[in-house]
Amino acid sequence: MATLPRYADVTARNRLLATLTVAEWSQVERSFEPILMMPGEVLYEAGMPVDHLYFPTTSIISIECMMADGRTDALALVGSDGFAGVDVFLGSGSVHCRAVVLSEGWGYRIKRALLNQICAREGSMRNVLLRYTQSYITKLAQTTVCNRHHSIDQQVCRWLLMFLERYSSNELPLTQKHIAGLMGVRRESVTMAAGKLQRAGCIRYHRGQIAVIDRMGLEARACECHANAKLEAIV
Amino acid sequence: MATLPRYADVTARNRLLATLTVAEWSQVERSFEPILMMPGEVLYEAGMPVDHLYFPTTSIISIECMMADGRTDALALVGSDGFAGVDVFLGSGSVHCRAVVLSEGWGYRIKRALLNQICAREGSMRNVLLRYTQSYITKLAQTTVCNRHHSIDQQVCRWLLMFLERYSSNELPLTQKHIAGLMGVRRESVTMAAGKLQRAGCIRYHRGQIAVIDRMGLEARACECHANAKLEAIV
DNA sequence: GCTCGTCCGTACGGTACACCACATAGCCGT
DNA sequence: ACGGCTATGTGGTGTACCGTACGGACGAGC
Repeated sequence: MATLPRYADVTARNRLLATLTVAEWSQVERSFEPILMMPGEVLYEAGMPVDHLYFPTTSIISIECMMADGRTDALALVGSDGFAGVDVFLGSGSVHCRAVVLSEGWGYRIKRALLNQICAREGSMRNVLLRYTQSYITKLAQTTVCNRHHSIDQQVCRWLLMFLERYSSNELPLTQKHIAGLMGVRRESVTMAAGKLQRAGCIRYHRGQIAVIDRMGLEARACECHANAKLEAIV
Repeated sequence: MATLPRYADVTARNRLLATLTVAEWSQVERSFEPILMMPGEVLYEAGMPVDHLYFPTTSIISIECMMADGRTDALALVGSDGFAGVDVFLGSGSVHCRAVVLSEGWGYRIKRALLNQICAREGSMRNVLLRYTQSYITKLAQTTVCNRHHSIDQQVCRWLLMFLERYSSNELPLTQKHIAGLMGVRRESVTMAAGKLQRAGCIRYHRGQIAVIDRMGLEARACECHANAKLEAIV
């Protein structure tokens, strides 16, 4: 059981907001409301109208696309490197995808209308959000080709690394079933991949805790998609 | 062999630009340069700096992601429903993906700097491009889950329909090898799928010409991804 | 006519992954 | 100590798709 984050964690910075100058941030700070997000919490449901945008600091959000049969498939992770609600920022009143809290932690949220006002005034805010939108598109593109061409073994490495980059520790609170759900594959396939990684000494796991021992080993086993998407990361 | 489009085709409208009022369009028209695009022409190369954005009227552009092994995989088609260069519009100096002319035809192009100026002045232009960006993201998301979960048979239907929506005739100038290249699969797999569709009476094909006979049949055989992405189409 | 290039059909073995079923093993509450 | 829940291991079977190879069929050009 993870201990509750200290309240101080809320002051950990979201990297997009951190690009603002002190003056800019002080102008908009009171529009941003610190909140604690709990795993499983659904921030957006596909097609539903949306009131807030979310800027994680220590939490991690997964963006998931639902199919006709009701199964979901994660498209991207959002941590302190980004924000959830790209669609709304682009002018839509609703989102095409679910957003679910994957890992407990803090973040800011802001009302849609307030953010629009701020973006209209502050070019720097609008620009950094646009740039993140572009990096989000690149992530999606990478996931698309990855899904078609790369093995589950490689993709498991990629997802572990993506989580790791957004998490504060090497002990990831993830079950294999969890990962399978994100990737949209069978749990057994993840078990196989995880077993190989453990035997290779890259990770050690036990009942929902995955300890990453050899991060470079993971990177070597992951497909190039991971490196490519990182290249595009802003900030 | 397709006949050359008449020059009059250039006046066919791009649906994004068509949302502008007459007054707005007359203000910006001289910044848009009509051009004829030929199949195979490479508009963008991944990672290269970009000067122009492209607004097809009768042409069709495919956005393709290249992998480490040099193979490419199409992510989306752009016709009169959109524009190529989303990344640049979002503030990047380069694009993450190739853009290749798939089908001969006319369109407009505009210098990046000019478009930025216009967007800064004209909220309506900026908004419609933002909205298309969102619809582009939705398309990508749909392609991502489609690649993982749906059969090649279904996906062939989807690509044919996507092309059909952006093309002026039921006779599509596409070889099976072409389609395979777009989808990132073997040509033989497409042959199998096309054979089934022909036997089912949905299409008829012969040496690089695919005639769509029963569009509803195609829609019935395609996965839900197609309908979903259409829902999100703007304008 | 002949040659050659492009387009399409077919076949074979291999592999990755899906679906299903079941076994084990640690944790938790009582 | 016991039962129940969750996380993980394993195995068997089916199939979709890949890599490769080859052959035929049509069209363009000579």
